[in-house]
Amino acid sequence: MIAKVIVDVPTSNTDRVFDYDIPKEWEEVIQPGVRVVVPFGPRKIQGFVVDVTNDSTFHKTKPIDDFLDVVPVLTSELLSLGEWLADQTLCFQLSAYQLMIPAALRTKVKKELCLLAHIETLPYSIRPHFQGDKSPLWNDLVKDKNVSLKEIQQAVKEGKLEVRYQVEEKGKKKMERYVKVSENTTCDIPTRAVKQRELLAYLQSLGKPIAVQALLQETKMTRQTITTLVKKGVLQEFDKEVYRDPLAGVEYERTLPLELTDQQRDVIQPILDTLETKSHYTFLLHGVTGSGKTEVYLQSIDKALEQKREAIVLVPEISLTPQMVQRFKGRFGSKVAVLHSGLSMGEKYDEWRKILRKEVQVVVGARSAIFAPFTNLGIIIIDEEHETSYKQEENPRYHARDVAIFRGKHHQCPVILGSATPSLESYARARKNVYRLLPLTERVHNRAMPEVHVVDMREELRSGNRSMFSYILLEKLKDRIEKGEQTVLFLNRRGYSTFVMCRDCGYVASCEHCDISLTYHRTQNSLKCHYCGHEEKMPTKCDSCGSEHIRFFGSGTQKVEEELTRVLPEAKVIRMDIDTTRRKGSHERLLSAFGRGEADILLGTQMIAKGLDFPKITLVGVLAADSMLHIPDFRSAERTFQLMEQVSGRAGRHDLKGEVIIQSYTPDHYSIELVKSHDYEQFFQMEMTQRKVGLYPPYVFMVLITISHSELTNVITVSEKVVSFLRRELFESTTVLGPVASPLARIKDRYRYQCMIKYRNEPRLLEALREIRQHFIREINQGDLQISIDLQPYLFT
DNA sequence: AGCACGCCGACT
DNA sequence: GTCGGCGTGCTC
Repeated sequence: MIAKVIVDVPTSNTDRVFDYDIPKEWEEVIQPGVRVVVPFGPRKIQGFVVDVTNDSTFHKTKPIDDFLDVVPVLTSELLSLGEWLADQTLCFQLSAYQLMIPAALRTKVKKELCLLAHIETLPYSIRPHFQGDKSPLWNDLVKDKNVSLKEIQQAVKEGKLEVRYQVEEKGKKKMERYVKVSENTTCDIPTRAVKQRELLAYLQSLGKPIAVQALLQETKMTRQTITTLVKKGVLQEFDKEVYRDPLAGVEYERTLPLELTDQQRDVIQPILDTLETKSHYTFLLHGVTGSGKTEVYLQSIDKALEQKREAIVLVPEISLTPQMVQRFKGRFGSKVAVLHSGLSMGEKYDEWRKILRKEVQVVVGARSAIFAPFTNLGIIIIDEEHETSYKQEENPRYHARDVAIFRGKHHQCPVILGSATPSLESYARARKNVYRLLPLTERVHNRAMPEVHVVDMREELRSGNRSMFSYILLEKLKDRIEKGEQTVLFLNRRGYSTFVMCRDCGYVASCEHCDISLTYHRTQNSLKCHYCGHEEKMPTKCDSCGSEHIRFFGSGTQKVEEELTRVLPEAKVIRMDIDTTRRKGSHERLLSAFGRGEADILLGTQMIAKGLDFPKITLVGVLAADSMLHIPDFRSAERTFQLMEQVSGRAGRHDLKGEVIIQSYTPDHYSIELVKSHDYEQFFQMEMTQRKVGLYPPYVFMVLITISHSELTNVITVSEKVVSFLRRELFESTTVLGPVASPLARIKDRYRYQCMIKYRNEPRLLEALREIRQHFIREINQGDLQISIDLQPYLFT
């Protein structure tokens, strides 16, 4: 039998299957989806078996060296999904498969040198490395300058040393020491050994093995007592695999399905029907904030579980908070696995194995959870469908929504895209009946949508208010503090200020490796580059003219916090941004403190815009609504509207009525204006007109090609070649823009140029893009050239 | 990715 | 003459 293997060598000329003989005795184990170790040239590497056949067209097949899994880590569905993904995103098939398994399973093959002859026969210089009983690693030897490679090679040739390849798995299963009473306890314990008798009696009454740790804690005995009993053969110790439990000790209150509103009943019916008939549809659940989308999800999942099918729920990383997890754990208890970036590598591995072993039926997770190895999927839900974090911004540049639909078709199950502010792409598809639109227009319990005031900050300035809080916002803040109600203040910018400028000559401190201004960080009193990590001390004088009049411009959360304590000294403020939530669990701690009413104001960035649901929040303030509107991105208006709606949705979700103050310098812009009436439909119409005029998605599809090199002239010549090739190859109806310098024209001392393709129908596109890569393959391999190709990009830097 | 093969310059 | 530079190409 022959195994078709995708080898672990991420290059374009090895991005295909290689054939290997399956040794007779392994024919049962080696099946598609199993990882194997294979000889590849002179070395041993890892690979994924993607297929098993009877014969090969290749004549010199070598046998598989070893296998890493007894049970496949990739299902046949995931194998074909990987193929599709590699094709669609122009990535290596290998990269697609690695995406689907937890990082803990991404093994490295290490090269070791084993001593075969007597140590005295080796040259002096390399002897010290072979003194212990551990074989030294090749890489460590090479790094050591005292060791000559020549001598090692010589020793290998003479048969004194041997090179061996060791596969090292990063993820270890966690083991715990257990004890149990031996089957036939004939040995009697002396009457005087009270402790031992007590312990044995306890274990016998327990009737099952127990973890040594737990036993010691419960009985207050000493380790010695157990060891003695084990020696006597009365007890047996053994290792048992345990799951790391990231949520250990957290109790979830069970919740029952809620009574649905008429609207909820209307939208859930088509989903239940689709489940019933085991067919595939993509639904766009467009529900205003607070309309009870989650309850629709929960009851749909319930139906899938009833059918003995499984469910995947995707949630943006940022809103994958304990509150969110609580809602799913509360309804489905131990049937739920949670996957997000906050877990350690080992914890992720454990959650993933629960899925593989069918110990859970529901997965709640961020983007990559879409690859959960379920085999009988019943429903896929993508909450906050419009979130850009569902698109991976590095290779493979996939969109979770596309993967969801692929899997939905494969399993013949519904895919639900839910949002209060759908992406224009999805809403346009829903209107064209590619997706089925399910509208939820009212909040549950007939709660009113929050009232929104837009404050013209230019006016404020004219009337002499130079602070970052408008009069009305300040007034309402005071009012809430008096009434003991809570406020959420939103600012889309962390840190202290955005950039540092000299007031005399206008010089802006910028990174020496990237074309971007540095950001001031107050705690370290330093300037940092957010792209390459470069950091320098905050200058006291202007680098350009020597003036001491250096000032900060723009304000981040840190600065607002300072300002707040100045104007409202009585207010208790909790600040939430990447800087205050970096430590594990701090996110949760800050939120629950706010939930308990330990602060009047929650001040934060993006991360507080979603999922936050506390009854006492009656005021939401947006400090600078336009901060997103002026970035040069065709989606900036869409993002502004989405964010404003999302943030407004935090107010008045319970009995108390909510109010929203939006501060803006462009209050008449439709993306801000329309938040007042919460009119998505109107916004959609306005924005679609803009997209049509500017020829942007959803009217066209886009591809962004970024070319980078350390030499500017090379970048320009390659970019020009790329553009003229594309113009020649593609339809005339297709627009090829560029080449132009990227918005970020230099990162880490590499110059960057880009070109953009806008098309409607272009069957030759993928092929043409592949040809570009192939054409410059030499420059890419041996050096410095990089060509990144992003289909349907969300990021234009 | 590695590793070998192979074709040119500067040395014991 | 050979040692070693790294460009080129292959790995079932």
